[in-house]
Amino acid sequence: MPGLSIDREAGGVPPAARVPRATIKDVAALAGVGIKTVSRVVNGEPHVSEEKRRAVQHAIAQLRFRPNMSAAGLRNGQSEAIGLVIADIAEPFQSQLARAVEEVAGRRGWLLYTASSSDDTDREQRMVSSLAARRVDGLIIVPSPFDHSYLNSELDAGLPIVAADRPAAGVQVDCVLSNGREGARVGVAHLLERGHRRVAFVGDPIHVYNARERLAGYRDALSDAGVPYDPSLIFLGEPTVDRAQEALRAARANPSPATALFTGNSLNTLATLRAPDYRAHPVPHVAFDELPLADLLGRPLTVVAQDPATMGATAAELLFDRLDGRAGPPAEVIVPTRLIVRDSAEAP
Amino acid sequence: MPGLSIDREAGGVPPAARVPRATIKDVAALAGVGIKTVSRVVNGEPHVSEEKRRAVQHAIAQLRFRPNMSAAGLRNGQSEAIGLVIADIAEPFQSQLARAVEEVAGRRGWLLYTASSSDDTDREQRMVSSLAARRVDGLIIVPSPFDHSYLNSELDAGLPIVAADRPAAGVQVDCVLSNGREGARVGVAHLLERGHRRVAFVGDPIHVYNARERLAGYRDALSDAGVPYDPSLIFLGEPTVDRAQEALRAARANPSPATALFTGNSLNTLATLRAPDYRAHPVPHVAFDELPLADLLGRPLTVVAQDPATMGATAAELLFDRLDGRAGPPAEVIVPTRLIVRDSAEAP
DNA sequence: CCTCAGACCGACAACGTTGTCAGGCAGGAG
DNA sequence: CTCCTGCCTGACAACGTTGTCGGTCTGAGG
Repeated sequence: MPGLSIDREAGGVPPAARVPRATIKDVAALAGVGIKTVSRVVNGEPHVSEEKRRAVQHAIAQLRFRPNMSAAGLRNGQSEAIGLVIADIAEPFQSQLARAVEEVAGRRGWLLYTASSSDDTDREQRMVSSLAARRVDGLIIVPSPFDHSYLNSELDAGLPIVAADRPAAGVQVDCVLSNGREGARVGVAHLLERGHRRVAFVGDPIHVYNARERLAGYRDALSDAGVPYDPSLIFLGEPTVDRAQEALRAARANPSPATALFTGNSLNTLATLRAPDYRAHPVPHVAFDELPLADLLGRPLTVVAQDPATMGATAAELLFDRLDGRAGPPAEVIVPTRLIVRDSAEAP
Repeated sequence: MPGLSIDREAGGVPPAARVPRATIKDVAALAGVGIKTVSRVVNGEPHVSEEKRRAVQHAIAQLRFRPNMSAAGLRNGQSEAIGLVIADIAEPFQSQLARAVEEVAGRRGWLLYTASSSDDTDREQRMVSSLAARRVDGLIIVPSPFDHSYLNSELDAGLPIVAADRPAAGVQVDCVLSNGREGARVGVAHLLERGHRRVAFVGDPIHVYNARERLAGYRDALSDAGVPYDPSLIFLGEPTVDRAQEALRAARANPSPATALFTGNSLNTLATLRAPDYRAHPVPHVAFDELPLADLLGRPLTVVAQDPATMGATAAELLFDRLDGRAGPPAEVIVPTRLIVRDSAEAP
């Protein structure tokens, strides 16, 4: 193409900078002022004449100057970013929570780091460490079900931390939780009210805080109704289809079979819904955790819904309160759950 | 509780640091070496005697020293973090994509900023700007359906950018896309093969790239099968239940009514599934985008599934390739879609 | 003995910004 | 007239790290 030459397209995307970023010095030089004056203009500080302000703004635009917050942060000790460490950003509950955190941070013009730990302690610690190395101003964490006393050194260094969804063991931090015990109680009571006396419980392993809480709620409902607790109807473990299938089968094979089912969290609910026995022998069912399409299932699912958006927003607000100077003992906020009645709890 | 006093619990969480973070200088002083030696140990550089190395490591542990990457980044010009700007992290497709990006970044020990733009250009630009101010080393963006030439100045400054899910208009960047046209063609062909000649299309507004592509695929299928294209069966707009309901009604009221339905993306599919007319008059249906519980719906849904995890991982790899020095023109990677056959395309 | 290579080590500058501070200047009071 | 006050302004140090560079020390080789 002789005679024609378009710059950007000629060599493709550059491996390195073609136009190095302008600094405050370049701006100052172009505007004919001192660097401090540029700083003042950038940060909207007073005591700059209108004339110089305009000159600086013009130079900023011309050079496409973008202040380096990393340098500013180094100088004044804050990054205007917070970190969110969760188990898995791809999981609907947690991604909704993340969205709410992001929203609150964004209103301040702050940015959010997200990191998924897969509920693995080592990964979690590496990520917290990595976040701390970037000097985030605060941390929201959905703690893995293990000891968290390692967070104490961060706390001592002045890093505010908020735990969300589960409490963090071994460390005193602000905390936002769902009312899982009460939610489970209401959900199970819903079945009991329909005359059931044998309700199977399928949930996470007992070392998971939320599993314990929800099982406690299950027992509350039972004892409220004067129904004896029978451990042979309780099935706790990893949320796989095989395990769910096994649980369903055992509940049915029981000398006094289960006539209803309560699943303790979304993953176990999903596993259960996919177990062959579930389709073959549908039984009245209430699930903990809302599912995206729960209303559209073959048998619309009655659920105890949490409110991840409120939890995320609350966690972020607790964090920002600390950053704004709130002192005092760790706060604990309990977000209520809500029973959403659909069809699945009724007898077929 | 007289006579008892536990330190950390006495005053609650501190508003500011109690123990200021140790710096490389503190470590050097304690270990009795120069700061450069500490730096060498921290970064695993050679030419440090075993003796001093041990002394430094001991001091680091004792002071809980954590290098300040913000300062390091200022000095050597990289942040070891990348930014991800998407429409909404709470949306399943995008959160899965985000998870994959995070995974790839994590393997390098890098961190990820995530920011949701809500497909609003202003917000998107503010977030990109904010990310650039933090000097992220790279950017992955799910571009809002508007002009993106504003990204050119970032590109010029040496910031590698990768577009995911949709191309970015007005700027030359690496890009990862689904094969939406072909996917839609296959999905519609699946209906055509079952004898349908009147297939309604419910999708996003035409200014959305993916809507255009998928509509093109729809037309491809039609023309492959020798079926004439009829605009009166095409319904494009915002994905609300009301609009879906209206579309369904119009498709049925057509002089030659639609006998099958293709929905062009998850939000429109959801809206359609919830439209009263859908339940009242179920019609063979194929949807673009997998839904979390599609297999468990009353009528399990046949879908054209994208692969968000592969897209995210690919985008991240393209980005890291650029960071590792790949030059050359913008790459475009097309990730295939997959038809998942369930029941919904069959006549009742 | 001297020379030289190479390992080891630390002083110092630099990265880009903001806080501190002191100087200049205008205008009002005395 | 001088003095003071209060606004503007920029020089400079500092934030915590890494690259550069020159110095010391050890051991081998001549």
